[in-house]
Amino acid sequence: MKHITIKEVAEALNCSISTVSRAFNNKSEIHPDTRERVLQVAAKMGYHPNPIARKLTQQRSYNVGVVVPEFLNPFFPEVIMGIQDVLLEKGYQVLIMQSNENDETEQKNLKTLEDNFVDGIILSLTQESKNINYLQHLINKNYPLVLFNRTNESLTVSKVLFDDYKWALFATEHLIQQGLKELVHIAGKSHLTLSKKRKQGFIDAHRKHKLPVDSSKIIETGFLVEDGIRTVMELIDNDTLPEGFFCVNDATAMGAIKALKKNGYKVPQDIAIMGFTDTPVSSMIEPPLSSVVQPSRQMGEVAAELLLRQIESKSIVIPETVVLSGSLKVRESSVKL
Amino acid sequence: MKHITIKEVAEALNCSISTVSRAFNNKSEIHPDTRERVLQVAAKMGYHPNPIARKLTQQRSYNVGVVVPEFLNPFFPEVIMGIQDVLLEKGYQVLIMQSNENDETEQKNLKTLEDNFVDGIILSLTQESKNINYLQHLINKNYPLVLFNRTNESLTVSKVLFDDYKWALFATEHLIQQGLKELVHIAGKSHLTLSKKRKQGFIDAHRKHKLPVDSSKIIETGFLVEDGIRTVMELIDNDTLPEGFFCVNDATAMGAIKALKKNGYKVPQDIAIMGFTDTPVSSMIEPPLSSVVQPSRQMGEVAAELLLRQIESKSIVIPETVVLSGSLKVRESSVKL
DNA sequence: CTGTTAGCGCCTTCAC
DNA sequence: GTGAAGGCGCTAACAG
Repeated sequence: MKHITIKEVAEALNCSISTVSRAFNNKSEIHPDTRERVLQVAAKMGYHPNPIARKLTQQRSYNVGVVVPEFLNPFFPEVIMGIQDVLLEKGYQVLIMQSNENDETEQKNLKTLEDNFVDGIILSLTQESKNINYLQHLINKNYPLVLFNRTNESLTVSKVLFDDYKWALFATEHLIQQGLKELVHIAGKSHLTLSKKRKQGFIDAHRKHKLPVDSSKIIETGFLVEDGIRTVMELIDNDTLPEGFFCVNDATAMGAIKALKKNGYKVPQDIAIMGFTDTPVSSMIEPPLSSVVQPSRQMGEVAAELLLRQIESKSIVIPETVVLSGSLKVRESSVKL
Repeated sequence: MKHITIKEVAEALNCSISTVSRAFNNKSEIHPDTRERVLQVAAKMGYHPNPIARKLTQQRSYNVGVVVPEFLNPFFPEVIMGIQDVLLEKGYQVLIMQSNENDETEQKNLKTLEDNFVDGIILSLTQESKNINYLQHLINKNYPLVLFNRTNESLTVSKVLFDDYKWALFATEHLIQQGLKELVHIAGKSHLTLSKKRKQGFIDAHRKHKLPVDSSKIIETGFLVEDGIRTVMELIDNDTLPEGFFCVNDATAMGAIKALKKNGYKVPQDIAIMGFTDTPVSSMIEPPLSSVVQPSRQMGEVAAELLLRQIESKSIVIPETVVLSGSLKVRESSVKL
């Protein structure tokens, strides 16, 4: 596992290492012929500039950190694919870390990345998101940072968001248009902007259609299948099931469906369900789940581009928020016949 | 974004940089008191050893590459979580790359990792897996390498496998025990050892129960939902549907169910289905999918440990194959009432 | 136990 | 257009 160094190449060519270096860095101060010759010999010897040494001199790691709350839900892997598409292309490496919806792990991940001198970080908050202060400290240091999807409004950084409010409103309206009046929103933790927006969309759809709505119709829970199950179970126990659910994501929606079916309720005949994010399995479950389609991959691409802009700019970059739009995918779970 | 260096800490302490270095490297040749003092001042100054410089001197990157064919299917993310558990603990960083089931991308990924001097690579092959020669070249160079799940028998390297043969046999037997005689195996690409083993398990279960079996009962396809759909559609078109399917993984099983239901067949009443891997959604679909439970996370942990052994050993490590076992999770899709 | 010195592999002035 | 030399931040002998 010995690696060839610039020195060996220089010796083989009987020239100085600077010449070899110049050839590899596309510098103008080198004769095209020698450049050619160097590259040829180097290739034959199997030489690559050692990226670590390069990073040392350039004081740049060419590494970018990505921190997501989890990646069992396919949403995050898809975003990461978008991020990689852009960053690998530009010669960056992507270090992926997952926080397991845990604040401590999140902070440890961020610290690890910082310690490793990553050139920037792309982050989606855990649902607890108690690390606002730590993030503020990164921002104050002018550390390149982009948040996506799960953010917090108190932070002034570049963000890539989905138009949660609008599509939550549309999704709720869709349920209302099915003739349903008694709806419940299975909501996410309210520290997250995303949860607030989706909740507000749910409320405003009611207002728009002159339907009553109050906090009893909004149940805050987590993002997992189990959270959906638990929420519905409690409603069943209290005998307070609504006519339809608008769920903060597909996982809770799937949990809701599972709990309802288990207790003999029919979806959508008895109770209609609307999810959010449209993960690939949405179409596989029974009944196929209606959901809001989110452009996951694009979200990653945009986040990567915003980060690159910060990394590669000499001056301070003004934070920018990009809001992406989606569409409604109506399948069976929300359609009253 | 300026970083504090060892020199500055040394100056602040009015000592030499070696002393600071020693304090941070837990060397014995340092007075406990000075060690303490150094660490304290360093912490106050916010100093961390620059990992890049450290890597340069140690001629080690402390980076490990993980290459998977895809990570939309939750199996791979789970394995990666296991890998990270072990490696992050040991101070390694994990670079994750995905090949999108594409050989060219796979080779590019491997090259990128090699160029970046990762200390070792953990890999699961794409289904085409035409990069055997390239891998052999890595092995010849004695590059630390571990294959998991999707391997190829011609390579002599450390591997972490699942006992595919045994569990395929058990899974098939389970179907046979439901009174089914006409079974079809939706198989994976046969370059992969995994595909061959599962296929052989399917065949031998027939032999064991004195049931006829021939190649017409084995249909080679991919690993995706679409592959399952396509396969079943063709059987429907040819009017050659069996009584049950044993599928190479959950995705194809889900595809099969989808296609069957769409065409008015009832699962398991008309046709029983058995999957493989037991992804979290298996229990969510209708009917809940019977599957073979694979210890995904553990697979990652073991792979990481095998790799560490290679990386941290001075001498050549004899390749080792670890075979993990699983269990059968019988849900509704395979049970004849 | 501590300080000095020589690299690790590369890039980048600065002479020539 | 090319070579020599210094330095990036750190570790690892080698002295003392």
